[in-house]
Amino acid sequence: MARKKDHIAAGGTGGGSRAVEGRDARALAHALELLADLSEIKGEVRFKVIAYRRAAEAVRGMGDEILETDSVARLKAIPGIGEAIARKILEFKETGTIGKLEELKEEIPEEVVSLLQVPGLGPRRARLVFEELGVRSLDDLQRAAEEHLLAPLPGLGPKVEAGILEGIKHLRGTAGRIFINQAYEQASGIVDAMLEKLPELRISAAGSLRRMKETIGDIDILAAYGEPHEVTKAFRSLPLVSKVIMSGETRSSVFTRDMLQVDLRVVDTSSWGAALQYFTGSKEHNVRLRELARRQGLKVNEYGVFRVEDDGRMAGADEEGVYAALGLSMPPPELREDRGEIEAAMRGELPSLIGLERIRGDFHVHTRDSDGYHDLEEMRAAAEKLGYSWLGISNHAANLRVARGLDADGLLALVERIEELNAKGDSPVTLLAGCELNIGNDGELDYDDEVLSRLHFAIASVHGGFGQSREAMTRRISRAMRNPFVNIIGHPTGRLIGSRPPYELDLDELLEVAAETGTALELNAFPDRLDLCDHHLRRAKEAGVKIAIGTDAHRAEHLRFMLYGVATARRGWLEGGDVLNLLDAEFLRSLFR
DNA sequence: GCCGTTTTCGGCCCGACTGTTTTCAGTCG
Repeated sequence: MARKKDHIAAGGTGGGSRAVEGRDARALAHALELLADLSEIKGEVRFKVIAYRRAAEAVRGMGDEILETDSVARLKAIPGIGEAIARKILEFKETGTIGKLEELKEEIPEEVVSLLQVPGLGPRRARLVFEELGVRSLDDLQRAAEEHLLAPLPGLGPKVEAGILEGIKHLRGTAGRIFINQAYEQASGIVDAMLEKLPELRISAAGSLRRMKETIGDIDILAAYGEPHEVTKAFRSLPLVSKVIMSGETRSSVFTRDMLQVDLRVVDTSSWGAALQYFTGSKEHNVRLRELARRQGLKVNEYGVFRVEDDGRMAGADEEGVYAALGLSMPPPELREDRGEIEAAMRGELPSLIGLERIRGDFHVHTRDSDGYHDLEEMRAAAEKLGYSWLGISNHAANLRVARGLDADGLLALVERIEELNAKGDSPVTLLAGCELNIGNDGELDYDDEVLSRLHFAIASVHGGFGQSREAMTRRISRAMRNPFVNIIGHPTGRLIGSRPPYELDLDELLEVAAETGTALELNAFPDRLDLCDHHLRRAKEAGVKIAIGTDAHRAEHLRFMLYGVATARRGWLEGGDVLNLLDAEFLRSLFR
């Protein structure tokens, strides 16, 4: 599950380390988060801290819409936001900051929050080292530890000091969070290696990986076996383990050689379901669930569901039973973020999410004809192996020279080849002749209408001019959407997870224009994009906008990224009717016409 | 600071592990 504070802003609707200025929802969420951190370090009652964090998450989920909300009463209607925070939000809207936050910053420098990243150092110790030693930054902390100034402090000692020093070094040696596909592959490798040693082992990935978050901080693995210490022993001796962080009866944590943390828990088979539920998280989801249990006179922990009065066990062997004991249907792991899934489960209204098995094709595929590696036939053969019935070929267009974009003649020749291949009828996969057009600085496209009319469909994406103002960018993409030949907007926010923030954009207006023009928005499934992200997808669904999943494959192997696209779609609560990839080629062609 | 199938006040999730401690605090997930 969630671990220490992340030091890169890779998750959520963010995506980079853009300085938080301005008065958008991201800045507000950041301010509330900072308020939570500083309050925690100050030693405020923990419920306040929790309240600020919940409010930050609620703001993230709503997006900029929240800043259009003008009254305390309407803000209070949002779960997690009450009187006091509503006023703070209005204050932020007015002044660009929150008075209470500014006061706290006077007391405890904002920098001190960075100390919370260090494993083994939480809010209490952060405050202690700041107040006693004046430590404000990681550098300060490292110096203090090296000079053995930490050990004499009350409650600390030589081991804590050494642990903190090691924590700092680890922090500097790791890239932080990794992409979902890297974590997925690593975890599969570990599971396979464990099964090789202990074939009877019951084992599953849990945590944020099972919830398929876009980035993963550490890998959580759950196992059940008759002899727990044998499992732990086998785990610690895996070749990829470089260091054992800790190892107890039921829990072990290690670092892999590439400095990724892997946590293993071993439970009894009778507690498998409860442990899997608990260990999958998220933390926020679990807290909500336990609150709910509490109100029913029940208690949930990793061993099962129990009656408080007599400790009688109601469930625990399987995960569905845990939820059933609380009167809930089971939310799929991807929904467990406390974003309304528990309330939906109470009402029996959980969405019927799409699954990989229902995907019939991929909209966004490059071939050797522009900057891809494999040719048309090779990509089609790979699609055939995945059981697809169609494949959208979307090579780069004329104006993207660096990606060997096709000129008009090249594009038309490719359309002809595609039609010839289709006419042969020797593959179950129909190729759809598309293109990934560039949206120019004023919304203009690469080809004239006559060329565009020859395509089966077209994606249009922003590939440059990222620095435009919010208004200009919104106008530019809206104009592209109003072109009748444009069916899909590619990677709509342009973010690259961990390296490039999304460009400035009024997503709500974009969704409006998309709904009005019937333009779909892409869910680009390439693991460093996942764009739109889960929050945005949910808003798109609410706006009635259709989603087209494309892997942006540049090699045949990349078609498998559809897995992460579908996972992100599920995290965005998307159902069958929301996603164009479930339709057949014939229907799509008539839709796009 | 939030919130209501027990409540408009008085609750607010739960357990494992470690280190510094003579019984517990801090951290983590």
